[in-house]
Amino acid sequence: MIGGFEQMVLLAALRLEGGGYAVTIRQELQERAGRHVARGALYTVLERLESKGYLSSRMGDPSPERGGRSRRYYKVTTLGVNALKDSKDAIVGLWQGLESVLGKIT
Amino acid sequence: MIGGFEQMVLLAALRLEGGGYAVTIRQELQERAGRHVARGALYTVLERLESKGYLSSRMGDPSPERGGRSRRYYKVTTLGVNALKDSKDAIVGLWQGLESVLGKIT
DNA sequence: CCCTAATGCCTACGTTGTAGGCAAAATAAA
DNA sequence: TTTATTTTGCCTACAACGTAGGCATTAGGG
Repeated sequence: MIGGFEQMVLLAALRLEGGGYAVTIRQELQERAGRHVARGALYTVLERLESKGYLSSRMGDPSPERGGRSRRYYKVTTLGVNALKDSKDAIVGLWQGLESVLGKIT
Repeated sequence: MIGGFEQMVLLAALRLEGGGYAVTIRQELQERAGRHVARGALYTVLERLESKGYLSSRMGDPSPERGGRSRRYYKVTTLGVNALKDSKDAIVGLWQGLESVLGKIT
């Protein structure tokens, strides 16, 4: 089973379609999910996701900018996509029909 | 921030509208999310959610069945509902528009 | 060359996830 | 009334995930 934060990282990487690396993935999380993550934290998660086979990575060429060190680009694997589907199905099953109950309490 | 599994437990409890206890919540998780959980594991999570203020509990009267020990019923608090809303917003933001990308890969 | 900027990675620890087994409480059976 | 069986709650221990600070590496600018 995939963790909640891993799921988010995977989704961010998926949206960037193989062209994302740590910095852009981090931005994605910040902007789309309003979630702040320390840089180091993200690298740890990316590494774990790759070791589980949900992500694959490749080193790019250095970019012609100041401090433009080579970036590690991440791509979601088929296994990763399936994991995302599963976790989505699980959460959707639990949410189904709950909007009304939510309103009843709020 | 609330964890992924805690979120599921909270949703199961929410659906049962205060009339759920460990056994029924566990069934809910199994049936709606296809998620098997050991009994002990669930009690731990319920306890943690209550200590964080996302759940409140009350002991019921014994039921007139064989082994009908008193049950601890759980109810999602306002704080819990808000936590659910937040986590939903975060994940929805990341999923938005991704169904097409998902299909492109599959 | 030294400085600064961008990125990757190591290390350590707090939090959440998971389950096995024991204990208690209640009825059924003997 | 004693013993067995069932249902449920809870304790304990460990694995996995979440989180961040700081160091290292590589690149261009002065």
